Amino acid sequence: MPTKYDVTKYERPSVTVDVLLFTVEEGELKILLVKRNEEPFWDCWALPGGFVRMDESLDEAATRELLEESGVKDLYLEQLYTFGSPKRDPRTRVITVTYMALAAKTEWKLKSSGDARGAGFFSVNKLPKLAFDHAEIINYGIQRLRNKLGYTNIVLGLLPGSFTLTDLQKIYEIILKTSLDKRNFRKKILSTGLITASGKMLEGIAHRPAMLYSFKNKRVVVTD
Amino acid sequence: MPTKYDVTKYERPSVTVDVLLFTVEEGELKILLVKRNEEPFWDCWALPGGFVRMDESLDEAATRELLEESGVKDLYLEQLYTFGSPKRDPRTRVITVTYMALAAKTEWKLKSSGDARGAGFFSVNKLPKLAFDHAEIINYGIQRLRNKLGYTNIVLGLLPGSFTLTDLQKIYEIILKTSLDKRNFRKKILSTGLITASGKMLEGIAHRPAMLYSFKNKRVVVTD
DNA sequence: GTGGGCATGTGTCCATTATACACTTAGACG
DNA sequence: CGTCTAAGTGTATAATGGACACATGCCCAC
Repeated sequence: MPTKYDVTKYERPSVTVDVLLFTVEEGELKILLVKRNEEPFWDCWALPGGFVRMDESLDEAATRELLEESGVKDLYLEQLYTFGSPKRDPRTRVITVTYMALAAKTEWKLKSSGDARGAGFFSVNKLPKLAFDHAEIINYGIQRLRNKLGYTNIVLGLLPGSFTLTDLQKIYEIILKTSLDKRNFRKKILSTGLITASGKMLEGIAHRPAMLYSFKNKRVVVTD
Repeated sequence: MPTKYDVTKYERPSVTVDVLLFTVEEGELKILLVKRNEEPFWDCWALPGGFVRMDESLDEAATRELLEESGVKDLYLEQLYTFGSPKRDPRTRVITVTYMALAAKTEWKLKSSGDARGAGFFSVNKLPKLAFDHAEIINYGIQRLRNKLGYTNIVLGLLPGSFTLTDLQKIYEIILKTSLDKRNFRKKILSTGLITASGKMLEGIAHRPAMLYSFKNKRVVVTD
């Protein structure tokens, strides 16, 4: 950046991070929202997020906000996009760096601490009225998630340590909104070599038990 | 974002945009750099960029900076990533939103106006010492460009209005650092239906003249 | 203890796509 | 008119993707 001017001379915008925490539950893709208790958009639902502090990186800010508002950590987290149109916040100029996080449905227990009055997971198909441009941001995140399902193993962020191939397939079907052929799906997943059969079986169900699988490692990688 | 605090209360970071303007010339992928005439990194080369103004969007800021420092407009432009580690600028906290722009090699005529003492295109294979984290940013941009060549027609940003299939293939080969089979390349490109033969031929060369093609429209689309 | 309910788990054929590979053609120039 | 140079073109093979149906194992009710 050019520096023929004093850095401190310009008026500076506020910078926030907003986090899209996705999970799959009850056959739906859900996202964590918090209820605002301030104007503007008082009583609207919004993405969890907050101001970036001067001594933390953007990733750290996202991690911190996620922990504060959902109580979970060590989730998959990736930066999505930065939204900065001048009028997106009616009070003042706010630029927001958005992140996507993924959690297995068993992993989260919402703390009611944090900045917000309330928090909950909402199906992305039935979202309430949202603050700011958060609806647009969520659409962007869903698109990114759909695309990445196709060429990475990002789905591991949505699954517990062990899972059946049917669990895995259902997540794909829910997010992609398509139905997939069981045999072809299994062939393709197993051909990547990224998951491994644990040898253990799912127990206590009234039908043939399924093999439990797990990811060989928890790193997200590109698969093709 | 939560607003239980006054928005104006927090100390705010500076926000800049930095632009990676790529072009292909003389068999190399090149990028526009400008010479800094201020500390820190005085006399180092750096990405063109500057502060985001309070009344312009991020896209507008990137477009403006590009025009100011290279004199070109109406280029393909996409947001890349936002870099914001606290120590990336030694003076103060600066968060930078990076953009990638593409130009055909004939399109640019550098103005020596703008913030910088000098400007020039450098091969990405022979970059000078760069200011800040700009080397890292450039690597990120090259990766994005390589990936997008594979599943979009983004290459149109690097080509003039009409071009031969050999021109097109060379750009792929230079950016991907591979050699491609001529027949297979043509089959694949033509099967997308995105380019069309103009009927005109390249003239004035000492060998068989090549057909000139052009993109049916200038929008970047996903091709598969 | 046996039969019904239910989700698991498995293979083949066909269509499409990707890859390897070499010679003829058209114009410029001497 | 012969030579130089890049343009332009087709086929055979391999790999991948997609459609498709039935037997298996466990629980549970009777």
